[in-house]
Amino acid sequence: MLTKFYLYNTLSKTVEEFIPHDEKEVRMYTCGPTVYHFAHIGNLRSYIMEDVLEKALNFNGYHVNRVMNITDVGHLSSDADTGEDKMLKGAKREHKSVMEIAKFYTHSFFADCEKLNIAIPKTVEPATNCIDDFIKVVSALIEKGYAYISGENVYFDTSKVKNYYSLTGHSSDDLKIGVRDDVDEDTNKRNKADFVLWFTKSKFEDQQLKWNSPWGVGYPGWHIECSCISMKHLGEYLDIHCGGVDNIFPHHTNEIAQSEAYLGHPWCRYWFHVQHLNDKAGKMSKSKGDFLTVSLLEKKGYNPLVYRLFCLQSHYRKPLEFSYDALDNVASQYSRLKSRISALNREGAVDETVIDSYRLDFMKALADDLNTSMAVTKIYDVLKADITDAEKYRLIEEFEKVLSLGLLDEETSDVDEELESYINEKIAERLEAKKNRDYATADAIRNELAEKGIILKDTKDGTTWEKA
RNA sequence: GGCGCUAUAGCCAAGUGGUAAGGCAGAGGCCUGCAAAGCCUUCACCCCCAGUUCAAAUCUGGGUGGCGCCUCCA
Repeated sequence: MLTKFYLYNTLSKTVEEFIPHDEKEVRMYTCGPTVYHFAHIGNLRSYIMEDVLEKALNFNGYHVNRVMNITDVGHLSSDADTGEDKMLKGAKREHKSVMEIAKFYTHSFFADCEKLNIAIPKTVEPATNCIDDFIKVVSALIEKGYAYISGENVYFDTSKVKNYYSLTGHSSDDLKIGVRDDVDEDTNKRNKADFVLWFTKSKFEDQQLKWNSPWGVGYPGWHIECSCISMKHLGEYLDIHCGGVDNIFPHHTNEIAQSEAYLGHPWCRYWFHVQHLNDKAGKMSKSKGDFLTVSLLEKKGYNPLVYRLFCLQSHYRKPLEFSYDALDNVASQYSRLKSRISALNREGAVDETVIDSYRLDFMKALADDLNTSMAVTKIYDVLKADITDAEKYRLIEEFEKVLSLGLLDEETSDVDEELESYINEKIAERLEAKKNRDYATADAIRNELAEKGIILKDTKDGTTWEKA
């Protein structure tokens, strides 16, 4: 390991030294998307920060084994018996089948990840692949007395577990029923916090996905899928479980309850939660306000990686307010940073001790509860440092393993050869005009090219150009 | 009402006891025929009130504001 790694743990509400269950391997689970609609950039903030966490752990010398689920069934808009299945809702909206919807939006989610340089975990498991696993765990929970059947559904009995509220700091008395107007109480429950493990009661005549189970034909509840998929691939001891803060209650709280009831011992040691992206009105969500997607940003002319930089310059535990003004700031920063880096001379001597020292410095920023803003600043420290260009370039290559900002990518020019030779011709013409002090002609040429989207830059070494 | 996060320049933001990183924007300068780009310089009484301390943005107590969760959400 390069250095000790510190992370805030929602379970203890403090920053702790991170020590995985097995020395070298880190088992990490991420709550994946419910694929009923496009991901908005607020959703993607979490995945960006989780991506950085995974890469930072790798950079520090761990081997990270990471698993993500895809929720393609069972995520109701409420746990009460009145909630609507999100997937079904999406299917109705678009007059498609649930499986078509799932396929389409899973695909679109991965496409967004690719644009944002978010590495997709090696194991990605759709919930509908694991029905047998869910049934196995639910059966065991009934046998052990942690679950009961009521109104033809299977419920988890939260009164049977100690410290049900350990993740939230709530007490049972705090929990209000019906704080939200649109939620009705489910009268089948023994305790107000109980939740459904398996539905059989047909809530919707047209529910498309159903499976046989010991309790009748039905489908799984939302919370059980993450526990089962995690245990299936990562075993009985999980190191880090990630997600957005809104998952702390009830989703992650319920995962802890059912997993530990099933396993009979503590399950996940560290809980990593990313704060929300807000706009002026508050939390960004699919049900209110602007629905900002990666493709919308692209349409407006932003490189998606500018949004990644925007996220990295903040801290994952701070609410981040989105505005186009703020994004514009970062866009200028991004292009200046890239041009400074592309100007570096990559050939030359590299002193490995210099590399090691800056690498460690960079890693320490990340190991300090993922201080990504500081990690970005390390790029500037390197650029200003009294070291060779080749060393600077090497270091930025290293930093990019974690930051993944595309800082080393060459601009792919979509200018064809014909236009290129035309531009070079015009530049030569303009140079000639300048020599003759015919500035009217020189400026006319510059303006003509500008109209074509070609910006000329006069430098000491001559005139260069780039696409606007 | 309960629980959690948070409050630093025009904007984003780092900083957990020793006198305020970095970025964007702005201002001045260099360069330029002029621009643009680039380079250099410059830019903060750290939400309020008490307290602890030789010393507080940083610790303690009390306020105030913003955001979130409390069975849709990442």
